Amino acid sequence: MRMGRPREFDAETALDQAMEVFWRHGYEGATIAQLTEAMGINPPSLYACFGNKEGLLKAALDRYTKLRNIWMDEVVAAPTARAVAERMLMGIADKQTDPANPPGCLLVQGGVACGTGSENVPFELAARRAQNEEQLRDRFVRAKAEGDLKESADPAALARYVSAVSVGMGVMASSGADREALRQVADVAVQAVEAQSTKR
Amino acid sequence: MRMGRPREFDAETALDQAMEVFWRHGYEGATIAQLTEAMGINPPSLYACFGNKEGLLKAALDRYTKLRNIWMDEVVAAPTARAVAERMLMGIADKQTDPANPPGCLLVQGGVACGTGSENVPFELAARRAQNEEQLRDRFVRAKAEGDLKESADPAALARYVSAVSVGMGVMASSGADREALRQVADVAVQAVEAQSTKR
DNA sequence: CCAGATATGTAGTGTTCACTACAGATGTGG
DNA sequence: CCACATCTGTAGTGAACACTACATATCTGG
Repeated sequence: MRMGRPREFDAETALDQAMEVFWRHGYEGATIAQLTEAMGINPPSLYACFGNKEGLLKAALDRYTKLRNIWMDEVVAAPTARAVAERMLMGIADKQTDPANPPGCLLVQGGVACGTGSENVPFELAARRAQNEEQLRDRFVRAKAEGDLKESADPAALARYVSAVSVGMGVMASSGADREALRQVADVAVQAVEAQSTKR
Repeated sequence: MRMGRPREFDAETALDQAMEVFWRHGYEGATIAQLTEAMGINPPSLYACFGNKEGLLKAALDRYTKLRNIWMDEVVAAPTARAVAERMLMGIADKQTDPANPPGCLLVQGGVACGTGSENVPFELAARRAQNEEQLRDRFVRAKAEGDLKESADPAALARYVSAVSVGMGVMASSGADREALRQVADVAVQAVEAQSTKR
């Protein structure tokens, strides 16, 4: 098999730069010119490697969720439902205000509403948020089986709740809320999970 | 004073139509063509009346928040902090899944991240969300003064929390969550407020 | 009924967008 | 060293965008 000229840029490094542009400006707000400049490549290289703008977004989302899933594995490793919620939401407060990244969460900032022709994008983001929620739900199902959550507790509702709070915190972060403000939200939010927990 | 030819469309009716387009597609995703068609007018009428696209958005936001504030007044009229939170979040669950409107909340769907040249839009939305949060905070301050909330409770944090949950619910609604799913989230969320309340 | 003022519809304007044709560069297999 | 495959940079492409010039229509004040 003939190989041809090898690619001169690293795809993952380039994706990290593209991720940041989508994160800051959203899918529709990000232009190919901004993306190629951030990635340090020219348009033909982008299209050869990722197909089109939406393909680039998906690749960036894949990378984002891959990194995030590693962290989520640590989150659900916490010993109790309450500890899972706390670790998750406090971590979110830190991550979404980390100056190394744009504020907020790519899975929201990417675009919750898009124009004609990009209707797919919000679905794509929602699907990845749903993955997170499922992971939480599975963890809360286990927590209930372990007697960690009350008999009356609904693991799916709890997971949806924690997911909703984290999304809300992300929007707040993107509009200027600082780490401390988000941690206060997380602190209150955890108490709802605690209310569903068996006493310790 | 000379009056000239009178306007042939009703500005508020037209705004309602524009609001829906922004709500469904976001600021950047909404095109002037879609807006004018929905409003039943031609571009020159739009620009004469609202200045430009961003002016139209602001006018639509004004109308949106005006209607919403009427509802918020009812919310904060609830007798206790817990009742306020419940009335607010349960109402949000209903409103954000009302088939009469696009799903979710205009103050989020409008655009949490925008491209170069529209950086103002996310700020504009955030400012109006902040108004809501302030109203909640004032109510919770009163609740604490009335002995309805514990001495350890932080009214500002509680308000930020309720605001975050409602934003999170909005994003969920926009990605397909139904009324019942949102009411479950609201139900869990209220328990955190309850945990900050004095016993009854 | 006339003069001035404002609104409307048609038909554009220049700009920016996502995307690509093409030619030259750089690799591999024989 | 050659045939071929793939990548890269330059320089565009048509389409869609927000916005507007202009002629016409419809009002008010006098």
